[in-house]
Amino acid sequence: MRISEISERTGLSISAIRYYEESGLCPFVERGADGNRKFTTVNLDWLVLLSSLRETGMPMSEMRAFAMLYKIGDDTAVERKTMLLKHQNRLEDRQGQLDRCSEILDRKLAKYDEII
Amino acid sequence: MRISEISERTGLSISAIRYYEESGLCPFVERGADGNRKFTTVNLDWLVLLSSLRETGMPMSEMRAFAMLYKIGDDTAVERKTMLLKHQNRLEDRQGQLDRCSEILDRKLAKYDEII
DNA sequence: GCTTGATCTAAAGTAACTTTAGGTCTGTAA
DNA sequence: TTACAGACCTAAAGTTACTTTAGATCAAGC
Repeated sequence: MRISEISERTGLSISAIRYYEESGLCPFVERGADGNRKFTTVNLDWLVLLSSLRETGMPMSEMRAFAMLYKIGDDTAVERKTMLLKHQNRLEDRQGQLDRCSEILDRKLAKYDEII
Repeated sequence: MRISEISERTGLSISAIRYYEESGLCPFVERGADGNRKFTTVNLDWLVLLSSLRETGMPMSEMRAFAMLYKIGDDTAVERKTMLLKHQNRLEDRQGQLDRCSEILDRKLAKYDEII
């Protein structure tokens, strides 16, 4: 696949994909004879995962570490699992932030309705 | 109140509070004879709100616009309400991101369990 | 009289991208 | 067959939202 197709399917911008690849977050991307990046479905799946992790607050440094382990292979499965479990905790934190903000907004909006 | 107390109560860092005030996101902060910022409970409440909005993805440009309207006064209540409603939509988007990521993680973790 | 701790400003640094500028290659319409 | 559009490329500068660093001020306590 070409980079534009990956962009459409992951929701990542073309420049973000290039940036991720240059930064070592997306290993195993090859080049065609024309010098253009050639993505496999494995690359696509990986970037779908990264995109979701990033959207929900995993820092790039952690994604890079995760990618390194992925590159090494199956031996690193336990470590990678640990990283994903850590991210699950982050999701819970974010959930809490959303809930608290939602409450604050409900109260504020009620007050605005009084004023208006 | 002093800036350190505001920091503790809002969860914002001291430098972030200064940055917000310099950038016009937090109007009506006065100075003591010593030149130090003096915060009222009104300032505190405002910063608690901003902190929650920021945490959940409202960009600074929008917070600045919101602060401008707040500064003008009650006449702008309708516009400010509209902005908060827009942010409620953002919360829903974020909720979707969290849910989708949570599903992806559950599936990934199950796969890791098979490998390990 | 001196150090400690809290504040201040101004400026440089950082993360995660985006935007811009300039270059290559391919396909197609004139 | 040339010329022009589109998709790709790299390198570098710009942007957002802060943090960190450096150096200055000032009140309080030993």
